[in-house]
Amino acid sequence: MDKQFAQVIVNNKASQVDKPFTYLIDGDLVGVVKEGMRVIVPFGIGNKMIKGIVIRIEDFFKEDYKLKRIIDVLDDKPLISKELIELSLWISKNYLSSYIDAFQPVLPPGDFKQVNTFVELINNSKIDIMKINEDEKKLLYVIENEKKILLEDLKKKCKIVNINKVLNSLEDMGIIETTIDIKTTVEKKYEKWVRFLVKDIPLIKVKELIGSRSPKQLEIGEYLYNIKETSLKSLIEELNTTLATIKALEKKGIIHIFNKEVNRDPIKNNIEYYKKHTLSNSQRKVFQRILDSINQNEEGNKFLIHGVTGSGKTEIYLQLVEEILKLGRDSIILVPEISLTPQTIERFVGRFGNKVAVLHSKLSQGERFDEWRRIKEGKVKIVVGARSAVFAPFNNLGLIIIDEEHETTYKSSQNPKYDAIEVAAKRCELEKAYLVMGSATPSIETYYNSLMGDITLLKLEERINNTTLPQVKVIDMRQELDNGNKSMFSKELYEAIEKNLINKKQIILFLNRRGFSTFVSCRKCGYVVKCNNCDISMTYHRNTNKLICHYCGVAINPPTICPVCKSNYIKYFGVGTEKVEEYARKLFPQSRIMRMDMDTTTKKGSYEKILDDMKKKNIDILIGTQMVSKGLDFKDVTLVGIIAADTTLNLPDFRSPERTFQLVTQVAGRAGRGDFEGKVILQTYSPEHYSIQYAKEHDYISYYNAEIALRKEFLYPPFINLISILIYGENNSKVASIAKEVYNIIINEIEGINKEDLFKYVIGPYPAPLERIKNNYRWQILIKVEGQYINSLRNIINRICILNTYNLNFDNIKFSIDINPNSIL
DNA sequence: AGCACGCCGACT
DNA sequence: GTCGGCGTGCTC
Repeated sequence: MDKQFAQVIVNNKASQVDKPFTYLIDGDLVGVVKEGMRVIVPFGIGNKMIKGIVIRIEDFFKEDYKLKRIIDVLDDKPLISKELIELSLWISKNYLSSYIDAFQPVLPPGDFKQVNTFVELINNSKIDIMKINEDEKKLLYVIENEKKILLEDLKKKCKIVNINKVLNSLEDMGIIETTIDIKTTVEKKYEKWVRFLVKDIPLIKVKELIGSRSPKQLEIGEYLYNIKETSLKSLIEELNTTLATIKALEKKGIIHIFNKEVNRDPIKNNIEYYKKHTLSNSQRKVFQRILDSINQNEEGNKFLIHGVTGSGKTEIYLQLVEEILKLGRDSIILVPEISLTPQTIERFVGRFGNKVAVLHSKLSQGERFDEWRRIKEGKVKIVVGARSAVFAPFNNLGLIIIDEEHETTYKSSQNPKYDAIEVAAKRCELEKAYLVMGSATPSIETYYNSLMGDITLLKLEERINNTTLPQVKVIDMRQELDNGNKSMFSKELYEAIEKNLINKKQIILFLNRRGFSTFVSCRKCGYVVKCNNCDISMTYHRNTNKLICHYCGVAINPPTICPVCKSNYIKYFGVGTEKVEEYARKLFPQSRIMRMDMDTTTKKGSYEKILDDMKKKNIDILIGTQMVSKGLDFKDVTLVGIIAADTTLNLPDFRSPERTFQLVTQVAGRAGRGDFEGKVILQTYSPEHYSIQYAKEHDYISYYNAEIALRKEFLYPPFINLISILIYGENNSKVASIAKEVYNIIINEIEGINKEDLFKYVIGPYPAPLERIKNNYRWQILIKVEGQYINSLRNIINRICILNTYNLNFDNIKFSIDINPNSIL
């Protein structure tokens, strides 16, 4: 073959050029350019040289326009695998995102244009003069002087026509190695290590060499004799010795101190081994069922483990990962960011050590890239991480685990607006891997799919150690008010806290709202302080004495006189975690109280510190938002107080009962995990609501049945797909008129639906529930579409809103299109 | 997004 | 005449 055709995604944010461009591969580049490699191509009228990524290579090309040639290839190995290219293309199609957005999650973190290839000489003893050709000799000559060199520099220095072929052949021989980095210079971190020098002699001989007059040296000698090498720092720490002693030993020629290259490793290396637990009978059954499927090569099988809180799902995950590891395949474990706590990390790292990479939002760019590279180069076999870890660049993926499957954080709210669960399922299908999901409160969609047979449902009905689920007591706050109690703690909750404090047990108080007061208002004229940029009332934060907008983050000083009627009757309403904290401190001055929410955990390590204090029982009462509801496992928590279950319940969103049920069940599950029985006190103004009633009984199935009936009746997922089109911009009337135009075109384009029914299926356009955010007015169109029509609707929306085939005036108008959004707010 | 082309008004 | 204002349309 003398020529091929490459489809290239050029790196350009503009939507008009967001499509694959075809380029000609000819000459020496045939067979060298591969899918997933970056190339340099001439682009535009000025033939500006830009970088792009090859997503497909074809042998034939139909169209008759003139093609330009690929100028050069930047990589010697594909930066992304075929499967991940496939996955990205699926994402762009499925979630209507641009190509460049869809490829972002699979590309190396940071700017992919800045990735550089380095070539390194790793083993010159393998050079066989007879077997290498002239070009290879030329390259080796350059590299021998440099040891490690930037590929670009190497190209300039040895001027070999087809350098990639030479590199590949030398790499195959094991003489050189190529690695990638985001830096252009070799900048490695070194650490001093100590190695035992003398080989193959008995320990007794070593002791003789050191001499009995140096007991400390003997100790070090014996220690190193066994483990061969260790870092200087850990040796000094471990044996409580000094550098002088070690240096003395080096003088005797027993050991050698050297510089060892270290990876920037964000995982703390002092994590203890997390020992393997024997599975209980019910755990074993679940584990065995999945293992059987793996052993019988039922590739692409999906499982849902529905296990009550505290039923030991993590140990099943760990043992599954171990089995996959035995098969030489890789595993991805997805956890919600919020539960990416030291506890989860400790378990995986504690069990599998340096085979694990952890990806979370607090990593720096450099750390993120290092982890990505370690995965890509096969140095780790397991990844634990939040949503985006589903794209970990493994080459032999065997298993994806999604813990707390129901969590909303698995749906991305930024482009591409993908659902990590759907992406995981797709990736498992592409790579013939297994998908295991787990939750105590599965999402309605996933549970429905498991009942329909798409997913194998496995149940864990009892907690390990036979602890019982905590008793939930529902308190009607209306009645409390009637009884003359105006405080935020009911009599029952107050007494329970008191009793637990006396018994030296720990307490968790949960309120899903941060800040002190949720809104500030003038009692005379009713004015409510709202954010200038958003249509949102501002929350008062006492610790900073500021009013903060929780949507755009703007902070202002609280007014002392009403800006409308000039009265000074400014009052603070609504309860947030700060106020709960203050009130609890007043009521229980002797107790140690800690608050955990976004405001107290911004500093690196602050989250870990609170959890550590909790573990060490330095905290009596932990007050927090959602953060306290997930994954925390403290044996001495016997009381959980839910201050107001209504905060999520009353949102005008079809998922709010589901959220409430999940949140209540999850937070209740924090109680009574140890040897002592747990109790939950749930305060609410709607005690009769089904999601609260079933949560009280820990009855998921009845809850599911009630919810699914409503979803069916009112036409919501899983019976229908929702597509939300949000149209926004600074000019309200322009936004509104575009929204109406778009709506009309959609109505006209949809065929086959009865005209009267259209209002049931295409809703809007209406001003979004949050009418203005960050100075943008927002209008919304909501479309309900059945599974078999979703693709044609995707095409319609793509044509109207993205390709703009109707030539509407979209100046200063932006679109946010979300397929099956988390909420319709 | 860039970049070039093009059509029109203001200037040495 | 011709310089440059920005509106329009294309990029394999």
